[in-house]
Amino acid sequence: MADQRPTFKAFKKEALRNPDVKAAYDELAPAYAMKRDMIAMRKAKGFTQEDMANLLGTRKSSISRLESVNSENSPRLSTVEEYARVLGYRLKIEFEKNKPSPKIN
Amino acid sequence: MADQRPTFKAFKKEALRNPDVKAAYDELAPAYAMKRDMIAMRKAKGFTQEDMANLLGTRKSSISRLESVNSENSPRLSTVEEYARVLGYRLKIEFEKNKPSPKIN
DNA sequence: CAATATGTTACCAAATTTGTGAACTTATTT
DNA sequence: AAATAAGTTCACAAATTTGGTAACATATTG
Repeated sequence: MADQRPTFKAFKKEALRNPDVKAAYDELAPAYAMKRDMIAMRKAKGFTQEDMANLLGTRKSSISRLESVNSENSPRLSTVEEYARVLGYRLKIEFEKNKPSPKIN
Repeated sequence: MADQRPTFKAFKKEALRNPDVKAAYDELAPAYAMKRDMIAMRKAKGFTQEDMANLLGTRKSSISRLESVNSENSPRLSTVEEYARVLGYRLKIEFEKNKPSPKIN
């Protein structure tokens, strides 16, 4: 993938000019980022999904679903909190003001 | 409440020396802070719970429950996201490494 | 390549959250 | 003080998430 990095960035930038694409992206981006972080934290400890399942008293299939970006589930806050807790992290929830969308007219 | 502010701070500090109290506090503090922020954002716009209910297609009783610190519910991530969205905010979820508890021995 | 470990997906049951109306309490306005 | 607005709580139904098993897919190891 190394060779096409600039191409992909350009593609992404161009795609995001489409308001529908932008809306969908903004909606999903936070969840994507969160799951990316969760997986990174787990791997940093050398844990498998099954390790997490044991720590949390559940099954690896649940962990897979929780980490899956494709899953159409929106997990409970407490589910994410506990996942983080067994890895030695605590959840910090913040609210960021939206950037005002520049007027087109 | 003005007069007893220092007293309350001292009380809180003392209470948190109890490990059980501390554990309960750490577990609830993030949710408390989040709800406090949500209410503050809503009021900053001059919205009532019923206004929020209308914006979100639900009823004021649901909003009350969502904002309630007493509620034993852990809401879905998407519920908090949408609440924030109609107020012009987006959710930012971070994971903070726990401070290592100082060894007692 | 074979064997094993890890991760994914589908399905159903169980648990929990959310929608809703109603009765109630508390705060604000007239 | 009375009237209205705002917020709370309860109970139940509806919707969604989570637990669990199994079969499959993909990666890693021997």
